[in-house]
Amino acid sequence: MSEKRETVIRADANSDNETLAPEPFESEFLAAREDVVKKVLSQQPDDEILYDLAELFKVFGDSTRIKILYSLFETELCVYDIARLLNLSQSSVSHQLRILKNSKLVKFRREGKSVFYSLDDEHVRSIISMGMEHVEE
Amino acid sequence: MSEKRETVIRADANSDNETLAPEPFESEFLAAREDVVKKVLSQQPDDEILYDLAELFKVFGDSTRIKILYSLFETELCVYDIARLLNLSQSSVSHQLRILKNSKLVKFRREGKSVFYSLDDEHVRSIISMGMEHVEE
DNA sequence: TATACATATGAACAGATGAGCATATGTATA
DNA sequence: TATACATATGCTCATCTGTTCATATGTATA
Repeated sequence: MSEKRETVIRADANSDNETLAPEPFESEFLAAREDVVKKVLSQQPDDEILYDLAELFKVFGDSTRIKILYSLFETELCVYDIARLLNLSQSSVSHQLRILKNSKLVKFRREGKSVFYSLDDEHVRSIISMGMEHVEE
Repeated sequence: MSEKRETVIRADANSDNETLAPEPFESEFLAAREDVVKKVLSQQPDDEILYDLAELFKVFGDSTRIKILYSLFETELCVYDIARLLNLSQSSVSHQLRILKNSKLVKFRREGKSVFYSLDDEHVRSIISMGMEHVEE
């Protein structure tokens, strides 16, 4: 249990009258640490945004989806071709495209019986490129 | 079933003598699509790299880890302070820091009983910033 | 070296996730 | 409108993941 630490500190709470811990400070050093902790907290974005951010990266965090996104770097592709290209089932690709669509990472257009998907956002390229730089080190 | 689509296309296969589908082309249009698919495949990075890339984004894909990383944007922090700051258990923070450490996203130094963690890579900031741009739209 | 503090880690459990199957929906054409 | 093709989706299952608890390891100090 963490009942002792139940004093929750929130970025949106007014912090002037709040102590971060129930114990009195024992030294200047501890007091300085308190200030750092408070400062970090005040600079932290809202929980909701950080949650959304994690959700976004979660979408990139699957090799099937990464492969699909990479396939769309140069050109739009229909579902069947993506499946063929990556040796995946049509169902799997369709499920993943839905996730990518919901995250606004891909868009689509219908052409006859086929649906062509393409990247919806230049951020996709930037994010993947940044990740690639880290991976390739 | 997708038995008809069993003809697997691989990036590492030599592609000159391979047909992408068992059926003969029915039109120029289909032939052009074949070329596109082949081209996309040849430009796709190795599976291993794409897998590593997905693994990296998976690390960013958890709000606890995102919060920890964000906390380290400005300053190094010890485990206990991170836990206090984010209202998490010491154990949980320690487990997550290990994952971040293994991905080379954070580094640490020991100072007495405490261990101070900090960002290990400027890419962390870039990647998170890129994600933030997308989320904040 | 005994004790307290700070962190790390193994095990277990609940919840999330991705793939495949079966089938529904949408579209073109005979 | 019946049929075939292309895609989407509900369901299920095996696997993965994050948290907690209990405890081990590491460090400073009385």
